[in-house]
Amino acid sequence: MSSRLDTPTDRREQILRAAMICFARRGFHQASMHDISAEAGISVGLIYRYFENKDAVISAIADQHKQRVQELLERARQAPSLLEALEVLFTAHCCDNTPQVISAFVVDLFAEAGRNPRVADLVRDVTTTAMKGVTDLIAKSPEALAGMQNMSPRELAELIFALNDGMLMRDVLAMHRPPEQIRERQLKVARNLWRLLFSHSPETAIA
Amino acid sequence: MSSRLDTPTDRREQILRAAMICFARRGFHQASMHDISAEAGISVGLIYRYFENKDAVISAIADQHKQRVQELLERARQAPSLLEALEVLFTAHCCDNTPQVISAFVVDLFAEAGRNPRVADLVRDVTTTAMKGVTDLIAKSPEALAGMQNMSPRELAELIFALNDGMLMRDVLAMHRPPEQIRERQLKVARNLWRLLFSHSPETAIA
DNA sequence: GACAAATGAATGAACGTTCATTCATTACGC
DNA sequence: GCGTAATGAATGAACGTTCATTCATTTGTC
Repeated sequence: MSSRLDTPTDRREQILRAAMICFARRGFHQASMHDISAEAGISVGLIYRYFENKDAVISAIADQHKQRVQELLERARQAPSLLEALEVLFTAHCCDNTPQVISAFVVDLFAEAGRNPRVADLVRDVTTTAMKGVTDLIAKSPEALAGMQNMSPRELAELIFALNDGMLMRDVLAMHRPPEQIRERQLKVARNLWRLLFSHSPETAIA
Repeated sequence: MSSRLDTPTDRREQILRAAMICFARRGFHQASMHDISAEAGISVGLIYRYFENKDAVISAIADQHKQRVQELLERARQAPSLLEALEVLFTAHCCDNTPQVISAFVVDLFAEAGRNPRVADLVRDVTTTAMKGVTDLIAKSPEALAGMQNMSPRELAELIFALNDGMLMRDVLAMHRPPEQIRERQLKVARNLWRLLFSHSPETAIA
């Protein structure tokens, strides 16, 4: 019985995928190693062959999140317009392959960052990297240069990120609703922000 | 030796104050009843004279938070201008009598809401009430009526709330920094939002 | 049969919760 | 006022449970 789950790397990812589901469902500290092993369909002990302990699993999950954010940023960078880039950023966490699971996880990640310095460092790292990326995105965008009021790209990026995180937090309260609905609301906010940013110079207004 | 900690009400509040500190420090589920009793300077068993169980303590803390938000809304309502009302809302959680403790707690509260339906209901309740309040605040404000682009008070309130929650999430990453610094950054964002909202109609621009 | 992969019962620490017990305070009979 | 009985706030050791972690054992591969 030699499926594609045989290499150590695949096993690690299988465990991380299960851990992600459990963490999103019950939180970092309420999800037990048994929960994770059951979700992955393996034994408890096997997890300890691939991870030193529970904290290592949490760290690996956080690293995975960092990678995901960087990929997202890359996708946004390749969008044809700033508006579309913003839409990519705002809807990422409600239409990814793993739907609204992500919001719950990210909020939990921030909560954990509030008390676990190692997690805090990683989240800070992700945040500042992403912020720099979006700042560049704005600085290089012709729309922004044309329409923006006396506000630096940096300040605008801060605004966008705060808004995005805030929406994400709100998503947690609506986890029972269908993902498309959440995505729709998310898009509406992104477009409102857009309107706010550029509607005063009618030539650049789009929607 | 009859201090002011003698009445049952005071005891309850003493326990809740300690619980709040422990929850902010370690999170709802990592903070133990022993932690709380030690922080309050009483025995474990005594907590169970005033609260049925740990969940009841969490619920009471959540209720307390609801009250705090309502008081904050009242204070915002009495501000002389919409800008000042916004500033009250945006800086509340970093300059209250209990400083940045609150951000960590609120983020944790949302995280808990993601998996505990009872907490979710309460947080939703607080959120919608506060949102209605701010929507009214905007609808009745002369500045808003004058300057706002084609955006309803409701949509604007949503934007403000998302922004506020997002900033709060970011605060968790800066818990080591002095509160005034956090407050300053918070104010800057509020003023930027303000600028965004109204600077295109120069007569209403203030800052 | 040798080696690594995988198991899951066993371990002990930590947790929420209970409850028999203590003891300062109050109420009462005289 | 004084001695005694009753009270209930407060204690913290003890209980049952859950958890992360370990490791002797089994399974599978070559």
